[in-house]
Amino acid sequence: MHTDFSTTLRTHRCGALRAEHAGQRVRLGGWVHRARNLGGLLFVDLRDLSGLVQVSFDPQRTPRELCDLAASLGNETVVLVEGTVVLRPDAMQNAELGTGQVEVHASGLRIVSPAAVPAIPVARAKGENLPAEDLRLRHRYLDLRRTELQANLVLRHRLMQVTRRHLSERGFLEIETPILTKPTPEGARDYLVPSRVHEGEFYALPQSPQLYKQLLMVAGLDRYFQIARCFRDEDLRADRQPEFTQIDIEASFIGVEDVIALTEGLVGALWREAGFTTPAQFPRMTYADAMERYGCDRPDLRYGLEIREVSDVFRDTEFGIARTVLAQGGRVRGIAIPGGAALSRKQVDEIEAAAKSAGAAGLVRLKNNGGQLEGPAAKFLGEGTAARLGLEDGALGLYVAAGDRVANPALDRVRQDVARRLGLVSESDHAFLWVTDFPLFDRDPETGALASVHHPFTSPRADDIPLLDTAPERVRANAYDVVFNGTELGGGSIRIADPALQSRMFGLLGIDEATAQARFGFLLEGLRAGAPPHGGIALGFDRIAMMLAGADSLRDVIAFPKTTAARALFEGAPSPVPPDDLRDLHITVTRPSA
RNA sequence: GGGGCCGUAGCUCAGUUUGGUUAGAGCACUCGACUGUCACUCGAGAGGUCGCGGGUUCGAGCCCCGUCGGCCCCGCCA
Repeated sequence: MHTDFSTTLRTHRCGALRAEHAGQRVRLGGWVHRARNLGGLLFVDLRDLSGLVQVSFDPQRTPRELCDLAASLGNETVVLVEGTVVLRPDAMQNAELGTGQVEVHASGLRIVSPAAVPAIPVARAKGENLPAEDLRLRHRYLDLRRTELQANLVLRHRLMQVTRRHLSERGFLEIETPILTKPTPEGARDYLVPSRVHEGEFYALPQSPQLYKQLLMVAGLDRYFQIARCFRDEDLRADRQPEFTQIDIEASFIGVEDVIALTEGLVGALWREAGFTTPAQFPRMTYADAMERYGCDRPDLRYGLEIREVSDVFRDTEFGIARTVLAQGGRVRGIAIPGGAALSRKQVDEIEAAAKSAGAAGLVRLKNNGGQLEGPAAKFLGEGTAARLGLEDGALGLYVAAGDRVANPALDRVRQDVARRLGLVSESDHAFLWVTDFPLFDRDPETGALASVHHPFTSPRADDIPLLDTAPERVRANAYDVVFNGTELGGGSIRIADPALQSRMFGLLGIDEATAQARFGFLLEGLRAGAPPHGGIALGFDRIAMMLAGADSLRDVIAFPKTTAARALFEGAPSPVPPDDLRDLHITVTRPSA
């Protein structure tokens, strides 16, 4: 680690000074974080990226003009200070400060740049809330002076360098792919860029470098990676930005196990860089298992609360809801919550509201109170039912009677909600998981049309290829997601290397040959030119940085993020452009008339 | 596209429930005092289009309608 930050203007960074520097003459540059004027004696906390150091001005040893100048300093003024590092007497040391054993006795002071009174405070009082986020974004240069955000960006940098080193050492080539690309008609909306040279035609910003990285494999580059900026014109969330960064990886002559092992190594290196350890191998679970046991393809395994099917318990009972659903081919599934009987009626109502918002008609509640089963459905159920439901004394069972398409998301919500309320989620736990064997297709419940679960270049599992024509929704893909604490870190697949299979896939997806040629012709041509078996993965870099920084929002690990309305408040983008510019681009803006 | 929360001094927030005197506090800012503080302390001062527009009312920060902005969620994100 580089530690010599001396330049022609300074000898040290402020936060680097320690007892060992006592007696040295130093020159420092930084921002006035805060000043304490005791009348005569005056302290200035000088701040740079490395931290704070206390500079003292004492009339008994500091020239009068210097003291006067120091007394005039406003917060956030940029100064150059010259002085001597002095060990503080024991009683005057500050254990909360890295530099707290020393201070700098100033012998020189130069104001480089006086600062306007900051629009939002940089030095905050203890317990003072952060300024509103729109102000933080509008005055981003001030917000970024906060040590928390600086630490986040430092960590982000280190994670990037670890990624580069780890992959480079394994023979991966960092190759840039175009930012001006071809619009993709499927999936997320593209950001479009008008062509000036070609009237009426548009580039698109990439949603991912997917096709390019496959073509690099066709070209024989063997192993590729990129810390790739991607763009999607969709609505935002706390964990979703319109432009974001992925660690994009593709390799040739590779199978599922190779990608998994490679990713475990990279994720391990990233987590170690942030001071955490990871298991050498992550547990695995098939998609089907994840949906059955957790109702979700990225289950949070920090806690149990597994979903169990209890249809048998309700079969042949007079309980109306269950009867109806079972007769229609649905199931009764739910979660047994040890100690859940302690949840109040109101709390369970709120959990039910969450289940309803996810689409369930309601929750069936059963409580084991001292061996006695209680709840609206209890009277329909016989002796020993509590044991069959796995409800111990004090346990609460919450069940959804419905088809899986409804029950899965509802039970996922219930499970997460209950875990949060019962404090079962430990922030310090790190639960990794591979979810494998995703289905290749998803059938639209209304139109019956097939759509890709991952993307149309994902290969089917070899043993499922015979099902392609007979039962395509049962075909499993060579696709995998890596999950951390219930969040998807990334996903990938082994791609289709056979142009005939790729054409067949387009056919199943309802993309005719002409359309396929127009949209993906350059990929099909590439595959026909001799494609190695290849596959890869893309990891959400911002999300990883956010989790490793312990941040709540992606915006706290991105230097200049967008708001949830996809605006950049600092620079004011997007913005209207002069009519002449639009004319050059052959664009007319029409607004809906009032 | 839909739902929820928020918007009062440069910043963080009270005040809105029940409309009623001159809209308050802390920090920051300005001035003054103070020689070992580290969220220094003490005194004084200045600082307001209560997001914006319209309405109801004798009277609106407070009630109603609209609108703008921010955040969170659903849809969306192959």
